[in-house]
Amino acid sequence: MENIQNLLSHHQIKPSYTRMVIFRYLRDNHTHPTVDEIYQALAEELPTLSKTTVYNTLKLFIDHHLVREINLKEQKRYDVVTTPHAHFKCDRCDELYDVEIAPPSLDEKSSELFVVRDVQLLYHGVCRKCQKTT
Amino acid sequence: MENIQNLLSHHQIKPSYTRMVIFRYLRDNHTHPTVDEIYQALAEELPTLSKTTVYNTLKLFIDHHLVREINLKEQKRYDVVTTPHAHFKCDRCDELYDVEIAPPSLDEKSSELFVVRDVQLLYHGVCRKCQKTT
DNA sequence: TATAGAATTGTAATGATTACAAATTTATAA
DNA sequence: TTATAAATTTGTAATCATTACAATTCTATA
Ligand SMILES: [Mn+2]
Ligand SMILES: [Mn+2]
Ligand SMILES: [Zn+2]
Ligand SMILES: [Zn+2]
Repeated sequence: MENIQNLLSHHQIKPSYTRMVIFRYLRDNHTHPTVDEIYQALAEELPTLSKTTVYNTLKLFIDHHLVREINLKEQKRYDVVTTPHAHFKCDRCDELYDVEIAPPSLDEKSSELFVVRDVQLLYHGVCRKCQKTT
Repeated sequence: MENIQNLLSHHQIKPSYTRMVIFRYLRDNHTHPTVDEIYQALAEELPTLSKTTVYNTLKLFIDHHLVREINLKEQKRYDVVTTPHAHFKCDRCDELYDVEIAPPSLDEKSSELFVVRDVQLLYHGVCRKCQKTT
């Protein structure tokens, strides 16, 4: 918790208790959780927690580049790992796996046209577990 | 229109007039339109057109691999070009540009785990036009 | 012309996200 | 300490693209 306090401060985020707890959850659960999953998981520890606060806090983390947002078509997921990597979404079980492939840079021609701020490389299909269960 | 009729038939889709008009719009407008844009554009030619029909028809095209769906966080876009390519979304003007980069295949290790059905490579940032206007 | 099936339509429901104002907590100054 | 301002958190309502679904219209065939 000490670490988290320093990390948030370092990124110009006032380390409120709520913020630290939310960040700790993301640090300790690399499951690419949804807002609702975060909210449900912390509701016991923070009985007055509001879902709006989860939204607000995640937006704050994202603005300060501590967390990345993954826009799936169903809902948003959150990832505390901000280094470039891809994801695999299983359409059967909805799990979102990390894939250690760096998204390719723009080709020369496109680089002249576009200033890239973010890249998302997302694979869809069926995961190992779900292949076995037909 | 003759061509479209054949194309749809060839893909086991009964070429109703509505379907042909919707397909023609996609063929002639490679702008990655939204459902609403398609609906608005065709409302004059097809005065009784329903937005549900646009949704239904696009789903049909997608199921038959004639069209691809691009899931942006705001709303879905549709692309009649089904060959592998990437997209650049300008966060200023919301335009979605084609980028001729093929999404990378899974690495060997991941290939053992996942069966891929679809890949999406999406860049975000600011386009040329919007860079000029500050 | 009658009937079945397919296609289209209109309306209501869904659900994640956002907007926003009220309430609470925390920091700052008198 | 006490008062005041600012920041944080909360609860509720609004938004809006998408889906569900039943009713209607159209089409093909006997
Ligand atoms: Mn990840
Ligand atoms: Mn395209
Ligand atoms: Zn799975
Ligand atoms: Zn632009």
